[in-house]
Amino acid sequence: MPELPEVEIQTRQLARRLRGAKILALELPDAKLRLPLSIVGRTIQLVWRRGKFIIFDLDDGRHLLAHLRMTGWFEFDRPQHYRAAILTDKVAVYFEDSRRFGILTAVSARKLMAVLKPLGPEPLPDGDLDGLSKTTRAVKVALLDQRLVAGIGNIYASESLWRAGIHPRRQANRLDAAEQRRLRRGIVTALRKGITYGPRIFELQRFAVYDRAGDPCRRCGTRIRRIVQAQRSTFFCPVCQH
DNA sequence: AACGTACCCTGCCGGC
DNA sequence: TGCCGGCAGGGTACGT
Repeated sequence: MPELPEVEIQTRQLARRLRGAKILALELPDAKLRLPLSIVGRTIQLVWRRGKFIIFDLDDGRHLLAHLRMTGWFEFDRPQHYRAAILTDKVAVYFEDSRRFGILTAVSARKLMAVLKPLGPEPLPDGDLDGLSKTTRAVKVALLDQRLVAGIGNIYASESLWRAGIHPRRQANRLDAAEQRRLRRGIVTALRKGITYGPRIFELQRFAVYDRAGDPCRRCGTRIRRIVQAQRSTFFCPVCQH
């Protein structure tokens, strides 16, 4: 499920429980996911987020690097199925990931840098959108490009544009200053709301437009439309967004 | 640079 | 009830 808000929540949970924890053992039931045994005995010093990546700093200079992709999630109670388990002197962490697109791996500091380097700026607390002004692509598609701004995914791209009143097919580099300002605010508000609600936002149906095709716009009542851009669904209000 | 397609996997949902 | 196609919040590789 995860976009920036969900990854942020996971990171906070992991940081709270794993900071200072010493890895005692690993379980690796999925052969597709590999972690070296040499991380056993290492202590996790910090857990932090960059874009949609979660990084665990180890006390030997290496890092665990995780990306949840579509279905990845860390659990602290042992689930039915999991791809990996990290058992520590504080708590056990299970990496659940039904579609198995997710990533959990150990990397050197150098490799970590290489992975994070292409990422654009963080949209929170009030990240800049300068990258968007450099592309002619549709603004919705540009928002999904992690090199331009890091952490926004398919849901929050639609949500942010609705808040900003900007049509998803607008060319990214042709937004005027006022529109850029509204978009920045729209992104910040949408992401903050996601963090506040947590993953419950899906069950609580708190999205303004995402997955609401045919339902009334919460601002003007017009039916929300669904279109496809770059092979992915976009939702927007044809009246509120220009 | 910007598009399109295929692919990586599994689970769920609606229609028949 | 059971099967089947389509779809899903992520990203990469490739060709045009």
